[in-house]
Amino acid sequence: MERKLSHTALVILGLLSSGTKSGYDIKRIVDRSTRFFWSASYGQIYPELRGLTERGLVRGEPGGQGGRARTVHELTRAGREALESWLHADDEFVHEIRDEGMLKLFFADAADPEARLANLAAMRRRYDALARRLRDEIEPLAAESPGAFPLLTARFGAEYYEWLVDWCDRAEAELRAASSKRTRRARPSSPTTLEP
Amino acid sequence: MERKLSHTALVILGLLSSGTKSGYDIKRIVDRSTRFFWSASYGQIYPELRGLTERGLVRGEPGGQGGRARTVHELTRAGREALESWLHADDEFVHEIRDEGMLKLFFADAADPEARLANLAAMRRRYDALARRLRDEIEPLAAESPGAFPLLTARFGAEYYEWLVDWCDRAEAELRAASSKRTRRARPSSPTTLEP
DNA sequence: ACAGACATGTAAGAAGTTACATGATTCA
DNA sequence: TGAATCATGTAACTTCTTACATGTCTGT
Repeated sequence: MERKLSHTALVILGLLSSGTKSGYDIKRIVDRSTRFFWSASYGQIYPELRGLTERGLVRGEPGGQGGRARTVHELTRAGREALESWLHADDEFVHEIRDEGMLKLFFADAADPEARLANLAAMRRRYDALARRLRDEIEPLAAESPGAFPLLTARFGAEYYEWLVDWCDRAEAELRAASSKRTRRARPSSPTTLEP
Repeated sequence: MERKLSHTALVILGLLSSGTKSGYDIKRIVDRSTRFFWSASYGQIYPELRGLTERGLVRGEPGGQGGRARTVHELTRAGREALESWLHADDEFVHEIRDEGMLKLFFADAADPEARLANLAAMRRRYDALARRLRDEIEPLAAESPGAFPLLTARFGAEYYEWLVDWCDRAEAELRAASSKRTRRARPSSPTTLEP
């Protein structure tokens, strides 16, 4: 192990640990699974696959059915060892979130009230779409895959986005309550006259 | 508005919207607030501040107390407009997560049971530390800042990480239950003899 | 005198996205 | 025949991190 492996490399090793795959396969699987906590593009996958091959962690052979050009990759012994070494290390690990909606919400004091609600609604839509996708498409897919952990993480994803949708609902209620309070104060024509 | 602004640029504009700040100030504030859904390093902040100045969205002047070198930046009219235009647009927004712990969990079928639990424990520790930090340090800080939204997002962060901690606990219980079931089956010396 | 916070910045490179180019095969 | 999917790849670019260099001021 000369140099530290990139996370993309680790994703590749991880996916290859359950059978040989092409770069195309890897991209397809990533988009239906790890994407929710680690994504990868072709621009990373293919060069990384080459790098891993040069380092002897992966072996590729022309293969697949039909005359269609295809290179299937499999882990070498060293590759499996590298994967396991990562899996068993307990270094500080990367955890980061980038959420432009949340960022807008943070600065929402500089925005109009309607824009705040619109942003929150857009966030809710996004999270809800992800929750549905995970529940309806990714979970059944993970349930069929070998091993228990893809399913565990897919279920995590679904619950997670459902929680976020719920948070958006609560935040929206709070925003509406705050703004109606302000409106009531601004318009003395409301039944404030009932007060003693 | 010639070219699209980077998110770092938007963070800077957002922070400057509530008063003039130096690059150092911006970094310090980011690390105590937006960091949890959008981070930035000096290597981005200073060059971006220069770029924004060149584009006329920000104005910097040598300032501050004492002889200490310091450049305070403020929004120009165009800068405020750019910020508001972003805040009011409803383009598709960036939402991504990178969580190495979750990634390890996804591939945990290739790891030892102890490593799985260790990883889950490390995740829990991390989320718990973030939850505490947000509750005890960031929330009080946000409560003092002008405007309601920094506080709203800080409370979100705290609840969010508390939810994650809870998820880790549930996942751990599940893992332990599954492994003890397997252990019981693997060792017929258990009081299986009681069965009819 | 020295540690630690304040303050600004850059250089190198890693990581990642986007858009494009290319071509085979399958199926309607 | 033409659209969709399979399949591989690269070039150019942006973004971001890391590590370093430099110096001031404050408090002990």
